[in-house]
Amino acid sequence: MDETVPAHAPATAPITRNQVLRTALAIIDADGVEALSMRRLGRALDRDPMAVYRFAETKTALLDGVVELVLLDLAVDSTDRDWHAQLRLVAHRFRAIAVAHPHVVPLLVTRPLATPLALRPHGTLRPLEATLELLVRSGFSVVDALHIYRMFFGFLFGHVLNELQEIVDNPEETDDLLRLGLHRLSIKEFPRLRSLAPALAAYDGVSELERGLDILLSGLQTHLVPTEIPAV
Amino acid sequence: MDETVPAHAPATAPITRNQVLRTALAIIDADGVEALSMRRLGRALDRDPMAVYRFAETKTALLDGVVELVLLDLAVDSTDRDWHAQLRLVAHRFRAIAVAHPHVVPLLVTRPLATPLALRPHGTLRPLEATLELLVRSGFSVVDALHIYRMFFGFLFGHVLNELQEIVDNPEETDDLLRLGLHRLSIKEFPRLRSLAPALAAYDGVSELERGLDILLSGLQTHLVPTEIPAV
DNA sequence: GGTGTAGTTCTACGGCGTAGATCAACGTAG
DNA sequence: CTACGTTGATCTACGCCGTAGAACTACACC
Repeated sequence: MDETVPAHAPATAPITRNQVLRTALAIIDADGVEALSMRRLGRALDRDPMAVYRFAETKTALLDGVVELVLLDLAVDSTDRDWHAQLRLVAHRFRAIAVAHPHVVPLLVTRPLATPLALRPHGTLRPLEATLELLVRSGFSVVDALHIYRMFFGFLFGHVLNELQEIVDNPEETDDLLRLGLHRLSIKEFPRLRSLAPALAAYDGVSELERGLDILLSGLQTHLVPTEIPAV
Repeated sequence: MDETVPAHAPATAPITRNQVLRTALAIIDADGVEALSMRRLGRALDRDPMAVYRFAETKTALLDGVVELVLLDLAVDSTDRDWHAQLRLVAHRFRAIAVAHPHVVPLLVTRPLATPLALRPHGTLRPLEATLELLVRSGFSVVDALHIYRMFFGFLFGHVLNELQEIVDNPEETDDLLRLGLHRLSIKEFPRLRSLAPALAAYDGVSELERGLDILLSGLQTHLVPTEIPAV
């Protein structure tokens, strides 16, 4: 048996799709989506850039794969009897993903725009299916379930987009107005906005999310009620 | 006087920033964001690609400019005494913008992620300031106004992202399941989703938006009330 | 006419996604 | 044991990209 490795295979150990996606994710986490290139990914994997094409037919497919990867953490338990509680859980999981991978959020919200629903990676459709199932089991019609799903995920997308915009400009400065760079805005044009410096600086994602969920879920309660008694 | 134009200035007429942005928008509308390149924009303007840099310091600044341009259509009347009605109006305007320029939506929702609030183009901050003003005039505290603003625009972002995902795969086919390509999905894995073919095919953005507004605004009503009597 | 200046255009660099050619390794057949 | 076909990895090359910096033009003013 020959222990020498083929000279042309730099790192030798065979590679899996998951490693490729994880490495891509790491690059995105570190430097943003636009920093991810096939060449850089190849370098990070110690492989020829072209080798990546074995695992992703194209660059956009690679991006879809990354989205699929992070969505693996978004479990939805469709057997939960308390759909309010389950949706709250899902919301917090989704937020956690967004906070853990802020640079992936643009992909998360925009990749679906480029691909018709039915052609999307299965991993991204699974939360949808599971949520529908959850709601149907809770007594909603499938169509109502779809409406709730839409409102819910629409709200979630909106929330994480909002939250990730709250960026601290200059963490060394103690004055909120200065720290956020708001002093650049003319007082004539943006008086309200400037007066909000302390509130902007004190942004708390979790409680903001909770507040939104309260409003959304109570609103749903009054506008949509389960049509059947859920099976026990 | 010499009527001949300088040989090196292909189209001669001086150009404005607005024309540049409009042309960029046209390219994006036609072929998507990734189709917009400085070279192509230069070609469309009959100018050297480098000429564009007079109006936008960099490509991303150009994109921000395009966002600013489309947001010009998002008027917010902060003197409206009925804030519910005004927000409904704004929501419909925003949706109209998104539907008119679907390819701009990714920019609309993701550009703010890349720029701290205070450094954003003024045109994109104006709706924010005006909405705050509207709510404050309606008797809310500035901080509550901020919360409402966030919920409202979060909801709006989520809604348009949802709506634009509803793409008809194959408009010639009459069967919903086939038209949406849903038949590719295994019945075992995605039974609920498949059963929704007719509902998906019948998506109606306006009524979906209305429904969401009903829920959101009534939810706000019960969770946040104006602290002062609005001045009449 | 000469000179400064502001605006425009040219050239070039390093990087990109990926098609197609090339090449190495190995299972199988003779 | 050799020859070959096949499969996957690697190389090369093409046409694009954003934009820095050099080169050039045209005009205002002296």
